[in-house]
Amino acid sequence: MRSDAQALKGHLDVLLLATLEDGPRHGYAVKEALREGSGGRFDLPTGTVYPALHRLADAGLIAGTWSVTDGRRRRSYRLTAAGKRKLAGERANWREFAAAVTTLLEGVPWPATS
Amino acid sequence: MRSDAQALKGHLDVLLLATLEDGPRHGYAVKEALREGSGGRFDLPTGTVYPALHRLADAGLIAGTWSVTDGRRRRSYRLTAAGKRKLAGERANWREFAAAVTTLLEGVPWPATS
DNA sequence: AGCAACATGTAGCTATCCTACCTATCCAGC
DNA sequence: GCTGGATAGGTAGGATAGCTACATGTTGCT
Repeated sequence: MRSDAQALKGHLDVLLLATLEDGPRHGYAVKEALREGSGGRFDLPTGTVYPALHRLADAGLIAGTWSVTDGRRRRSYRLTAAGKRKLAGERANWREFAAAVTTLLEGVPWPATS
Repeated sequence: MRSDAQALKGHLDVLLLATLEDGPRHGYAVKEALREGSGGRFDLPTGTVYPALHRLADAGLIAGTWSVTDGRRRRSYRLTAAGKRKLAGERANWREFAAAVTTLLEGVPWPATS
């Protein structure tokens, strides 16, 4: 198994929320946005994406509405107000987390974000 | 539960290996190095640190030797050759992972490492 | 004597990501 | 007309690994 197979643990939610920031997307489109936006690195199986979206919906962070386009049923998700707050918090959290890890690994402070 | 309780999943090993890069340390010292080097963010419970060190030792990435100092028994770990190679690979892997996540979150490419 | 810091460890829980599988539509190629 | 791939949604079960809670013992301060 790839050593980083579980590397997303704890960081998937913020990525999913971020893909919905610039407008609603359905599940498959979220999966594609993640794959393309990461240069193919995050090519997640549907068994990861759909349950995670359900989890976020249950938590009230995203809201889904069914629709039918070209005979294909889709569930479009959009960020809720709580989801937007969560995204902002998790984004800040990622920056701090990444800064801490990078400092420990490189022995130098993180490149300033300013 | 803290939202980032599982955030280390998949990234702990590289941090542990990195703390041993500048010389041998015993388990408790590794734990302290992680806590201090991260500004208190990674204050890991012993139930995380010791099993992880055992895992790395079983994998041949670090080697431990017992000693006694001031009546306290200590197990000092040092990086093996395989551990050094692993650290280099995982360090590169972290940079790529962090770059991919940051790109997705910030909408801009990662600061060049070159 | 009591308590914090030092030092090491294990058993069991839990979160969550992955594997493997299923259904169904649309369209291009044969 | 049929097959296969891309699109679109989903679930069940397994595996990994960090966390909680607990156990043991020493040193040193009050």
